[in-house]
Amino acid sequence: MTRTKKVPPVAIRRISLYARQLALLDLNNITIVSSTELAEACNVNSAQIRKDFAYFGEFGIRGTGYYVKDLLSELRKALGLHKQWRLVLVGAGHLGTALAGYLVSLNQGYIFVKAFDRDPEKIGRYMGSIPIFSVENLEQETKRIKADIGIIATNDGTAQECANSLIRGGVRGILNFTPVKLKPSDDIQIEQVDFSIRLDSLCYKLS
Amino acid sequence: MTRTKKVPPVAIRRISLYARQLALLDLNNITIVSSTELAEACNVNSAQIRKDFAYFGEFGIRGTGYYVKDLLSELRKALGLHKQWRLVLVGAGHLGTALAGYLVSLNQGYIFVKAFDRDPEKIGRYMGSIPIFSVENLEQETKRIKADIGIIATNDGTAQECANSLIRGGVRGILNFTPVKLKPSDDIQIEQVDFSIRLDSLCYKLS
DNA sequence: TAGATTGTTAATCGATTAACAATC
DNA sequence: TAGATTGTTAATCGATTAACAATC
Repeated sequence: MTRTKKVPPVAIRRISLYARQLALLDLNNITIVSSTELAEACNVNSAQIRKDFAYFGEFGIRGTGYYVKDLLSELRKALGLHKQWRLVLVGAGHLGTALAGYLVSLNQGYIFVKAFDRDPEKIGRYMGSIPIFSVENLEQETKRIKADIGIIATNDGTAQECANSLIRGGVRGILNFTPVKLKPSDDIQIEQVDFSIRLDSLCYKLS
Repeated sequence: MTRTKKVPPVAIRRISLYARQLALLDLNNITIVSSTELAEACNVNSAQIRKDFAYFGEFGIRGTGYYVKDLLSELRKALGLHKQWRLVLVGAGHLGTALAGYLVSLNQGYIFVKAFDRDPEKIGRYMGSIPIFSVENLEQETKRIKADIGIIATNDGTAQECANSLIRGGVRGILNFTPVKLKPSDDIQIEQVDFSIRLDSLCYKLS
């Protein structure tokens, strides 16, 4: 993937959204879609869609539109989803269970290799097919299984310690579902998902 | 709250972030903070913080900074969090349980009044102190308890139907945790929280 | 007063979108 | 060719931030 211009983060998020809509269209055996139709489905401007695509190449046919399957495959490649990503889950509670279930069900390149928890009751058990280990072994196990990404879904305020272990264990990215703001670290990409901010925003709009 | 200029949605999200950091400072008995210090803690530019505040008023003391308690209270008022918000939860699975637990623990103005599920096993039970009802009664119960906001955390693809019931039941806002894109509706505010987009973004950055 | 930090302006930077030539 | 839709440009719009007067 050669990228000439820098792609804005918001464009990346939209491309992920387009990809999911395309997967839906494909499921319904729709073979061709125009930027206008896709824009409608995604609630965005059609010019924006075409511009977002243009960061990565020319995928359409003038006068016709886009082949759904081809476009989906190109966008997934653009996002790096053509590879398999090895994930570890830190925190095997309700949130972690929900996340793992959902992300695996997407059937994208995501595989959860191991889960970690501090609760002795859970250690040694499985969540679905994912074995649960002690969070004390997070660093060494992360290293051993060569995990790419760590997902933090703990609720005990230890997110920063978990992140440190993950980073020492060699992950290159962290998806953090706790409200703890992680210290930025060189060469480690961190994404923060924050529920309460979204609920607060909603309240603001209703006020 | 008189607002002269339109406040950009990104500013609102940051203000929610500031509020949470301030709550943390307050917990640590820190009474005064400067925009530079808060900026450091939130990973944003200090001028941006001051500009964000300016949408709502003048909360600081030149030469000194901001009183943590006062500022927090002002920001919470700006967001509309000084009122109590009555929430209903649709989907009492792992995700719903995690969300409800977390949002209640924040101890902001959020109260979960009722939860709904389609699973007969769950109906009639409680999640913590929140009673679980049949999703068939979603509309009427929402109406009866005068819920302000519905949180959708189902995983059976019925998000749009749930949203319809919520809207007919009189909620004014919906926080949607499913990947289903809800049809926009007049006078109803919808916020979409999308996990997989964030994970996809992370993969892109690692590629 | 001297030092510090706010509130605000103006400049910069970046993202969105209308419009249209290119082309299937 | 006629009709349609892409890819791209240029204009618009909005958000970020440096700089500094105001002021505690």
